[in-house]
Amino acid sequence: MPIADARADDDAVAPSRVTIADVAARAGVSKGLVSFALNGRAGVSTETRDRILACADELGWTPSLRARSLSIDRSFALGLVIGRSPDVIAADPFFHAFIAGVESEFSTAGQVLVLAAVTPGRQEAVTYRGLASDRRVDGVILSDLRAGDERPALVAELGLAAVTLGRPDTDTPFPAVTIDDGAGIRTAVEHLVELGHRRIAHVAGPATMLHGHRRAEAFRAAMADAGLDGASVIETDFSANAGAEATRRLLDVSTGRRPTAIVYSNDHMALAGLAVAGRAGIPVPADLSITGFDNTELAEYVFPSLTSVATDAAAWGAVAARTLLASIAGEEPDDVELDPPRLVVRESTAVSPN
Amino acid sequence: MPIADARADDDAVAPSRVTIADVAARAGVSKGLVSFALNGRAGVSTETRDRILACADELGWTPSLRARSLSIDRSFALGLVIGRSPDVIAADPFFHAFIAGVESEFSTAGQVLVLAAVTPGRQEAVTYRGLASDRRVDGVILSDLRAGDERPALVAELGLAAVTLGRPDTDTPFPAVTIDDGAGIRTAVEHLVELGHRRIAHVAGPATMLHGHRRAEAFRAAMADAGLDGASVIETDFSANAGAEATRRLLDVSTGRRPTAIVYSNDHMALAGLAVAGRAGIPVPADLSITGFDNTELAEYVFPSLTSVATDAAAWGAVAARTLLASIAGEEPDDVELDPPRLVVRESTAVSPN
DNA sequence: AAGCTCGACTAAACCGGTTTAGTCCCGCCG
DNA sequence: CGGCGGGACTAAACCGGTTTAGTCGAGCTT
Repeated sequence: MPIADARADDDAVAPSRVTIADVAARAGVSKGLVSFALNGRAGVSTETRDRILACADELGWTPSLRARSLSIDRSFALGLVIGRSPDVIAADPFFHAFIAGVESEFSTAGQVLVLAAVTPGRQEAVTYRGLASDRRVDGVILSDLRAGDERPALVAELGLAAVTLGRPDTDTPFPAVTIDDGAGIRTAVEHLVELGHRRIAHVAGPATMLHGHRRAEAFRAAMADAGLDGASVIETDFSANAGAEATRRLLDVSTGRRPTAIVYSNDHMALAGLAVAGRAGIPVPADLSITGFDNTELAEYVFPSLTSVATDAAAWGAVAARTLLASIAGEEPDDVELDPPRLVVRESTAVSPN
Repeated sequence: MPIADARADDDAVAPSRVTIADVAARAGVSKGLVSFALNGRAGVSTETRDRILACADELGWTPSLRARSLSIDRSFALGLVIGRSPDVIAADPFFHAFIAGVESEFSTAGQVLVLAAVTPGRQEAVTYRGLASDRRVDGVILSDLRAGDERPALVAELGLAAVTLGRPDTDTPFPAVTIDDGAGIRTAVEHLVELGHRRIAHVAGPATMLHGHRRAEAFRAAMADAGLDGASVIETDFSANAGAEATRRLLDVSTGRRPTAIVYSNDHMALAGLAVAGRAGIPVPADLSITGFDNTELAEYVFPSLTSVATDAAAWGAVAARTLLASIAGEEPDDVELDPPRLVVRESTAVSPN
C-alpha cells in the first residue's frame, strides 16, 4: 500500500496516479473489460461501457503511454532524421517551416516529433538503426534523398514506416510526397527568357542530392526548350559561401560572355550572389537578373528584393506528416503531389541589358 | 517456447527479440540477477557478472526501452518547446544551430530530442501538460523566456526537470544557462561610439521577451555611459518585416536628426534594415552604420557585409543539453555562464559622417 | 555449538496497459 | 429437454524490464 503517506490532501496531486485498475474497481468490473470499453471493442454492453467511460472520466484517468507502448509495441513518436551537417541545417530556413508543418499535424494526432540530426555517412545508418532497434519511433520522414540512396531499403529492413520527400531513384516501398521543383526552375527560366535573357547560368545544389540534380536537369531542359544551348551550371553544396564563390566564377569573364541572369537553387546562395554582384559593381537587375528558390522571408526584404520560386514548406511538412500517420494507421497511402511551386517576381529580375 | 518458427536461419533476423530472460536462461541464472549484473549493482560475484555480460553479448541483447521505461518511469527523451509562432521560428537561424548543438549531446547520451512547436498563449500550458502528464519527456529546455514567465513554475509543478536559457525574472528551481548578450550590445555601441557616432538607435525585440528587454536595457545603459542621451529604441517582434518598418521610421526624418548608426537585436532585422537604407539611397556604411546580432551565416555574405554580435548558438545548445542531462542524473548543476559574445566587425560599420 | 551477519542468488511481485482463454448465463433450435 | 451458439464478463497471462522479499550456505563471533 504505497499510497499512504504524510501529505493527506495535497493540492499538487501526483499526476497520472489513477490506473486502469482504479477505473475497473470503481465501475465494478475487471481491468480487461475497461480496456475493451476504452478501445471501443465489441463485447461490452452499451450500458456497462457508458458506466466505465463515466468512471474513467470522473477519476480523470489518462492512459499510461509507457504501459501502452510496452504492450502494443508502439512508441507514438515519429522521427525526422536530418541528413545534413549541422551548419547547413542551421543555414537553411526551409527546415524550420517544414518542421513547423510536421509538428502541427503530429501534435493533434498525439504523436511526438523526434528530431535527429546527423552528418551523412557511416553515422547515418547507425542513427537509423538506433532509432529503430530501440523502437524510439514508429516511422520516419526521409528527407534530402541522394542518388542511389540506401536509406529507404535500410528503413524498410528495420521494419519502420516511412515517407520520402520526393521520389527516390531506388526501389521504395514507401509513399512519396513530391513537389515538382523542376517546374519551379522551368518557370524561372521562362520568366527570364521572356525578359530577353539568353545567357542564363544556374548555380545548382550538389548533384548527389536528388533535388539538386533534378533542378539542374530541369534547368538544362528549359534552356534547351528555349533554344539556348551551352547552359552553364555550377555545382555547389547549397551554402552561401559556395553560392558566392560560384557567382564570382560566373561574373569573372569579359562582359560580352558574362551571363545576364543567374538562376540559383536556393535563396541563400542567391542572396550571397546578389552581394557578389553588388561588390563587383554589377547592378542588379539592370545588368544581371537573379532568381532564388524557397522564397525565404528575407527574399522580400532585401534590396533589390529577390525574385524567388516559392514552395510551401509548411504545407509540405503537414502533408508528409499526414501521409506518415496514415501509413502507420495501416492504410496504404498513395503518393502525393503537392501544388507546383510558383514564381514570385520581385525586383531582382528585369529585361536583359542586351 | 515462442522462438521455434519456420524461418530457421533468416539473415533478416527479427530485431530485438532476445530478452533478458533469454540471457538469464543461457547464463543459468535468474532474470533478476541479469538485471543486477547489467546495471552494475552489488550482489553479483564478478565471475557470474562476467558470464552474464558475455552471454548478453553473444546473444546480441539490447534492452527494451519500452519495458525499461515502464518499470523505472523514465522516457529517455528530452523536450524543446519552442514558444514562438511557426513563422518566426522558420525565420530564425539561431534555432537551427541551437538544435544541432542540443542534438549532438543528447544522441551520445542515448536520449532523444522531442521537438514541440507551439504558439505562445493558452495552448502553451496545454502542450507542457501534455508532454508531462504522458511523461513523454523527462525534462525540457525552456527558451524564449518572457517577463513574469509562468513556465518555470508550471514545469516544476509538473515534476519535470528543466534548464532555462537565460535567468528568469521569476523564482526558479532550475539551473540557467546564460550568455551576457547585454555585453554584446554594449560592445556594439562602444564600437560605434569609437567611430564617432552620437545618434545611435536601437531596433529591439519585444520587451515582453527577456532577452529582447535585456538587450534594450543594455543599449540604454551603454548610451548613457557614453554620455549620449535620448537613445531612441523601437520595439519590434524580431521579424524582418518589423525590422524594415522600424528602420523606415528611424530614417524618415530630416537628415540632421537621423541616426547615423542603428543597432539591431538580430541579423534578420539588420539585413532588412540594410535593404531599407539602400532603397532610400542612404549609403551604408558611409551615411549609416548598422550592426546585427547572432552572426548568421548570411551576415558574412551580404554587401556590405554585416558587423554582428556573434553568439555561439551551437555551443549554447550543447551546454544546455549537458546541464539538463546532469539534472536528470540527479546532480544539481550550477548555472552556467557562457563566454561573452564577441563583435565581428565587417563592412557595415564605419566612421560617422558627422 | 548456537546465533549472526553477509554475500550470492532465486522467486515472485510490479509497472499499467492489452489480449487470450475461459466461465456463466441466456435464448433458441430440434 | 438437451444441446448449441453467442454475448457479457472475468481471471490470468503477457509485454520486458526492475525491485523486493526471502532462501541458502559460508564464515565469524562468543
